[in-house]
Amino acid sequence: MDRELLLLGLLRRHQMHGYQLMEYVDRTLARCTDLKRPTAYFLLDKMAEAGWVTCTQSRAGHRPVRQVFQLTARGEAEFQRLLRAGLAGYTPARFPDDMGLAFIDALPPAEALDLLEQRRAALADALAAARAVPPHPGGTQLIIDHQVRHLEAEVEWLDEVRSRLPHPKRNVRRGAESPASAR
Amino acid sequence: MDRELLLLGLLRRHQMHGYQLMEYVDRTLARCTDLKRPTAYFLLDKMAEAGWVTCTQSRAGHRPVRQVFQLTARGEAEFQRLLRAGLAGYTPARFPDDMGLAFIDALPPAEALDLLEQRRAALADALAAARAVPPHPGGTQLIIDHQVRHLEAEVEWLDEVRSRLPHPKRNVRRGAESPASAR
DNA sequence: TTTTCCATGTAACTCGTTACATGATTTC
DNA sequence: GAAATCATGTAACGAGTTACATGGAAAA
Repeated sequence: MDRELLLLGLLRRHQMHGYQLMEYVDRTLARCTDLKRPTAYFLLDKMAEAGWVTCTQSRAGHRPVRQVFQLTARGEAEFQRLLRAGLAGYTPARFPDDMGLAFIDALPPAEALDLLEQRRAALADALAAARAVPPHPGGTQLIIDHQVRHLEAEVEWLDEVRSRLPHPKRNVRRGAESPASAR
Repeated sequence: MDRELLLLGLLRRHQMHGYQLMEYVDRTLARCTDLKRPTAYFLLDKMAEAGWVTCTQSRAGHRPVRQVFQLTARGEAEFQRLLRAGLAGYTPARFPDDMGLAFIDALPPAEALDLLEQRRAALADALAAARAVPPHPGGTQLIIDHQVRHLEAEVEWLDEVRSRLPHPKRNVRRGAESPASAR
């Protein structure tokens, strides 16, 4: 649904051929979507069949023939419909990586902390990358900002999780066989 | 991957048959996963083939025959592997509903605000529901808490988005034909 | 006696991905 | 002459969902 919206939204600005669309997406929207090339071609065909776009061949110079897609009136209507539905709706987010948390007590606390530290590092990298993204035009910036906000919240939360976990004894030497502890 | 981890983790506690597993998941883990029944049966078969669990038939009273699954040593090893990978890793989250934001300027500001208000309401409902969940045992509570945290961040962010949007003129009467405005 | 619960499965389908295939044309 | 770019497609697969099918037993 969001992929259709994306394609319709781009075609609304100007007509484009598939390759051109994907180039734009890969260049400037990589952080906003993960649309792949074959998926785009497939969706464009589907949308053409549905009458949301028209497809005309064109050849510029001696380059390969291009399938140029142009929005139709029905496509514009569909765009409006999808846009409204997308803005008003809310699809609950799932975090598959969280499943491990349900069983975290199966690990010794020291190791659990270590693993979460690794996750935190990956998260921090992603956050730094998101913050470093150059400014985007129009509403696209909102998506980037959302990601930054989300990642900030994730880091905060992870830190809380780690602080909530049982503390391993400070004098346990990790990685070496430790002598029998008090417990 | 997270579904396998879930099933292995549950079977690690005690052996169970499929129906029993799904009942438990539906009853007490509905907010932590969206595992469906046919998926569970499929995965259990796959895991049995892979040697992670053994499957034995059993009949209690005159009830239908049950396929009881029990964790093997290899299953335990796989559980450990998945658990570590799940805890250390981080899979970037996507928010498909955000696509609409990229094209929000295609709508009159008043309507955009209205749609986001609807989204906010849905979000607030989800947050209230997540907060009302009764306490869960062990690590499962972490997943619930994560959801609460996430939803709180979402609400905050949505409020910021709305405040950033261009303000519609206050004296525009929405829904009625308005007389020519200053612009 | 009709409905609900127990307990399993399967078939068809959707969505998306990976990987493969083609062929001309600039650029190095 | 080799490599990258332009531009399209298709085949095979994987994960997951929906919907359908079965059939006995307990509860209403």
